This record gives sequence, C-alpha cells and structure tokens, in this order.
Amino acid sequence: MPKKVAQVPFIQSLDRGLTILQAVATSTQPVTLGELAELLRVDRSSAFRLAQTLRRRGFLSTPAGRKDYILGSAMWTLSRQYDWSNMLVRVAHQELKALANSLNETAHLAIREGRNALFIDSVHARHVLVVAGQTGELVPLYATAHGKALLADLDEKELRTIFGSEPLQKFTKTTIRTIPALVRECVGIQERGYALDEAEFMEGMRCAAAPIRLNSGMIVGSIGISAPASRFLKEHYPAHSKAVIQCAKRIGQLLSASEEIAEQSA
Amino acid sequence: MPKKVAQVPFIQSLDRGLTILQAVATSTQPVTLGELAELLRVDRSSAFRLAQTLRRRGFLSTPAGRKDYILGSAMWTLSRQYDWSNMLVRVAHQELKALANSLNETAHLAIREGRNALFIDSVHARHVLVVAGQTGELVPLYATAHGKALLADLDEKELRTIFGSEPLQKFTKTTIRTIPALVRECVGIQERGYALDEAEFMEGMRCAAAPIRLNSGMIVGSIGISAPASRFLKEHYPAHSKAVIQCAKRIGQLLSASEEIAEQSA
DNA sequence: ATCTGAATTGCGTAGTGCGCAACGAAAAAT
DNA sequence: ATTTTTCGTTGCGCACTACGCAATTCAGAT
Repeated sequence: MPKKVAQVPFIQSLDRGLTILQAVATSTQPVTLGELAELLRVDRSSAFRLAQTLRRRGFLSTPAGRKDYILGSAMWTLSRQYDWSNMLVRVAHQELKALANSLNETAHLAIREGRNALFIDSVHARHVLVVAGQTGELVPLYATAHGKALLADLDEKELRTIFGSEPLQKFTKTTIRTIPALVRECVGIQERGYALDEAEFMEGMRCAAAPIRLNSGMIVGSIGISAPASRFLKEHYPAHSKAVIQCAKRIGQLLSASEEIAEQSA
Repeated sequence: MPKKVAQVPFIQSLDRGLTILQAVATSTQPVTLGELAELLRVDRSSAFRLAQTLRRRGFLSTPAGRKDYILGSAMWTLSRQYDWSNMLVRVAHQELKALANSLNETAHLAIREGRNALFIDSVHARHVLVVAGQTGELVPLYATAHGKALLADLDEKELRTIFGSEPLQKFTKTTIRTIPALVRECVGIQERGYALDEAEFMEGMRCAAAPIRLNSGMIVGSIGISAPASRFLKEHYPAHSKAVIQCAKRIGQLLSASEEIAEQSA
C-alpha cells in the first residue's frame, strides 16, 4: 500500500505563498508577476495578492521603480538573527552516526568559520584509540581534510583573501604551505569529490572528508572520518572516501528537499 | 490626511503563516502550537494546519520527538543560496545619501568580510578632495572606523580567533597593534555608539562610523563618513558622530520593520 | 490506572480567496 | 506619433477554502 500522505489539509494560499518565496529565492533574476502566476497556475490577480501580502510583510521587495520581485529584508533579518548552529547537526546527525558505525571510525561534521574549520558534531567509534577533534574545536582550513573540503570551490584569489600573503604555518612535514599548492589541492578535491589529510595537521593521523553541497552546489559544511594512520590504511581510501562522499550527498539532499522527508525517528 | 494604506486585500492565511515564521525565528526557544494559536488569536486547529503546511515545505521543523516548532532547513537553504550582497545597499542607500548630503562629506557603507571590512556602497560629497575607499575595497578591520564598528560586540576571545596571535600590521603611527588595545576600543565603541579612525589606516584621513544593528542587537554592517583631517576637524566630532549614529539607527529600523514601510521612491 | 493538558481529526458553515473581466499604464510594434 | 499588445492592478460575486467547534487521541504527570 502506498504510504498515506498527509491527511492534514494544506493551507492552500500559505502553500502558494511559500512557493513564491522559494521561486524568488532560487532565481538569480527578479521575478515578474506573470512568471509567478504561471508557476502557480493561478490567475494573475491571485498571484498579485499573494505577492503583495509577502511584500507588506517585508518578505518580498521590489527594486526601486521596478515591478518585479526580489527577496525582502525580512527574510534577511530572520535568517541573520536565527541561531543556525544546530541546523546542520540536526539534519546530519543520523547520517553521521550511520557513517561512523558502518566504517567503525570516528566521524566529524564541520563548517567553515573564518580561517578555520569548526567541528560541530562528532560520533565516536568503539575503539581504544580515539581521534582528537572534539565538537567545538577549531582547526586550520588548509591543513585538514575537512578544511580543504570546505575550501574546494574557492579560487586562488579567494584563498588569498582568506589566508593573506604570509606563508602558511607548518604543523607536520606534509602540511601544505603555499597558496598555489592549495589551489591544486582544491582542484583535485572538486574532481574527486573528497579531500584527504595525510597527517598534514597532526602526526600519525589520517582523515577523509567530503563537502556537503546544496542543490545549488554551494558548500555548506563537510563530513568526514578520522583515524590513526595505523588503522586508516591506504587500501581503505577507495571504500572510505566513497562512503564519505555518499554520506555528504545524502545530507545535501536532506537539506534541499522541501517536502515529505521521512520522519521515522522513533 | 493619513496616507491610504493597502487596499489590496491581505491573504489572511498566508499572512498568518508569515507571522508564525517570524515568531519562530525570533524566539530563542522552540515554539509550541498553543503559543502560536494564542499569538494569532485563532483556534488551535487552525494554527496546527498552518504550522503543518509550513513544516511540509521545510520552513518549520520539529526537534526529534518533540511537538514544538523550530525553523526548518528550507529557511536555511534559501537564505544561504540567495545573493544578499545588494540587500543592505538597497535598504540603506537613501539614508547613505542623506547622510553624505547633510554633512557634505563622503559616506560609506561597509560589512564584515573575514578579517576585512568591505565597502559595499558610497556616496561622494561635492569636494575637490575626495577620500579613497571605493565600493568593493577591502580594508583591515582593526585599523578603520568601519572595521572597528563592525567588531564592537566581540570579546577578546573572538577577536583573537579572527586575528590570530601575530602582531597587527602597522599602517600609520596611530594604528592599533595589540588585541588588548582593540578590546578596549571595542568597549568604548559600544558605550559611545560610534567608532573613530584617527588616521589609523591612512595618514591625514579621519573617519567616524557606527554599527548598524538589527532589533536583536546583532551588528550587520556599518555606516560612516570619511574626510581629510584638514576638513574633518575635532570640533566636528560631536555633530558628525551623532549624525552617523542616527543614520545607523534608521537603517536598523528599516531592516527590522516588517510592515508598511513607505515606498516613496520617486 | 487516572487525570490533565496538549496535539490531532472530523465536519458544517461563514467568510476568504479565487477567477473573471474591466481598467490603466507602460512597452512593443507599426 | 499612433496603434497594438502586454502586464500590472482593481472590483465583484460565487465557490470552495479554511475556520471554529467539538470530539478524539496522545503524552506526561500524579
């Protein structure tokens, strides 16, 4: 039997309003009334009234003089004020746990914070020897798999803006120390879909991480596994990196999915 | 006569849905259905159906197992994807122009970008000698009035996270070069409401800037005026700083205001 | 187990929001 | 410049949405 979807009635006009919001937010261009009407399959007048309601609330706005719609300051204000620190953790935690269990190694979730990667969640494996990197810890972007995954889409100019012109601090003998090398690394990560840390930050420690991307491609975080090099062997790379990539992909889909995400949490 | 407000009919349920969104976004705690019903002055069942519609779209979410609502990933995704670079400029430009005209000096609008302040808009005064600092330019946070205004709320720990432990680069003989000095400066800015740049970045140049705050107090940008020290005299400080502070305040209100913002742009 | 407070569902009706059509203004075409 | 077309905006009345009421279920506390 097909699972029963949503007996709770939709509030039609609210639903339509949200559709408008998403349409405007994902469009790079201002959106005209006609386009909205067509999108919703409703009369222009209906689209107009919906859009006006959104506009009065500040969720939409019209560029000076123009008639077409862009997002308004209310959206901006709301998203700025809100504490999003748990969002990724909430959405990703299940997946993180699954990853850690399937490989039986410690899995981390990280975001970019200035020049550092910030670990915002972790699931430890059952091992005597557990890796460092507790939740809340900051580590250099250029010297860790998580950090490099977060940087993957940046070009040389953007990297220089972040790191300035001073040489990068050396942590181990494999630490990347120049921007050009980092640029090459980033290109590689884009191609492969994952980043490796071969004891670049901490001796004897390996890590594989993949960027978490929204539908738009934007990188919003990274997920990865870390382990002592004695346990995380080179022959594990293919399997581990594949698992990490798929995990990142699933999280990205969870974030971008708008409807009917399963809520089997019990 | 009071200007006629909005003949265009509200879409009631959309309006209510947006109210819910704002309520949830501005609350630090998860919001229960009962609270929403009370807020909207509607029956619980109505609030329920609205909330469910928002939840299906991913705009709201319920923490594992709980029944109360928090913002969902759709909000997060939307606001991440959207290009907000023009938002502040759009909202603030009129005020920026007014400021520049009233003092007849160049006014700038800046935001924080990593370790730098980024000028995102400017209005030049009619003077032979105009200040540098074009739109798009990056300047150090610790050495400019705009930068310091943007840092005003940070404490020592946060400042160190941004600037690291290396001594700060010296630009002029008045440049702040230590974190403790910067901390003191920030405290002063919080108290006074504005920041000064006494030729700390560029010789012979003065600047006064104030942080732009949302209702929540969060700093989202800075506005200020710059001029050669020969024209921007010490006796101008009181008047200029007051003008800058009030301008910043007005912009903050524009950003936080949700309804009926005047649209007299002609 | 019982009780209490909440969330959730069903249902009939009031009222909202819809489409239609007309108007006005601005853009496109001639 | 004039006509034509397109798009945004407003008025109106019917239809159906979404509301409140009340009954039901669920969860937690006693």
